[in-house]
Amino acid sequence: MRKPCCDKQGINKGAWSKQEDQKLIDYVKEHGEGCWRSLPKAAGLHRCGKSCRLRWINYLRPDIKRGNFAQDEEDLIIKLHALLGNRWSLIAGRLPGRTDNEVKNYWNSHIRRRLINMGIDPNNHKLNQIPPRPQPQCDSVVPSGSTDACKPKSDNSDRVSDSTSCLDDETTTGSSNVNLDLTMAFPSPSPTLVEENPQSTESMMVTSGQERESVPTLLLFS
DNA sequence: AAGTTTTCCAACCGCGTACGC
DNA sequence: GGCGTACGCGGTTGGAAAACT
Repeated sequence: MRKPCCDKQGINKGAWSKQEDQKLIDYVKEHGEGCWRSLPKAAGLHRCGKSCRLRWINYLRPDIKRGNFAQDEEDLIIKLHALLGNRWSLIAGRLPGRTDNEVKNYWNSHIRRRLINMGIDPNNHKLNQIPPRPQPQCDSVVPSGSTDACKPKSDNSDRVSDSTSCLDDETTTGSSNVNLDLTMAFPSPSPTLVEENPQSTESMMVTSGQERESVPTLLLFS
């Protein structure tokens, strides 16, 4: 049996207070990220290191982008999910300012349901043979953040070919700064393989110039 | 207005893996 | 190579807020 990451005695759980947040921010600003195990004691926090790490990564980090997902971010999530599956950290790595937790939550609460309503299996991104119960008022793509607004749409007959129908739509807007180019390249000589092994490709470069920690080698041709 | 249900998201839990000894 | 520890990840849960009846 694995030892718990921290003893449960005297350890706070649940929502973080403003004071706790500030302590964590101050500590990380001064000492940088890392050493999560020893951080709580050093920072004067009654939390386990794991909890501190999560709070920092998912909420307190200064570069976190909060708020609704843009349409092209959502498109990108769908495409990446089709490629990578539930590897949220990898997907989030392609969405600047988004965390894996946020992407995962957004997938589960918005995108997944919408795909199902569109008759697309969210697991394999293929059209189901027999679409689920028709919900004609809600299956259209609505802007992010308004998922629950089932506004009637005048003509939504071609639900599969709209912008979120993932794999079919390779030509995306590019109107924002989200990089939708999924082509990844090696820093040197022309790669030709397509593989998916994050462990072995730790230092791969991404064509966008973004430096992301661990990205599987993906070569996609649109 | 009050009670109930649903939605959403922050946080927790447990497992796999990297790393140091 | 084996073992223990710490970190990172994905799945799941709990509760607040919003929507509905």
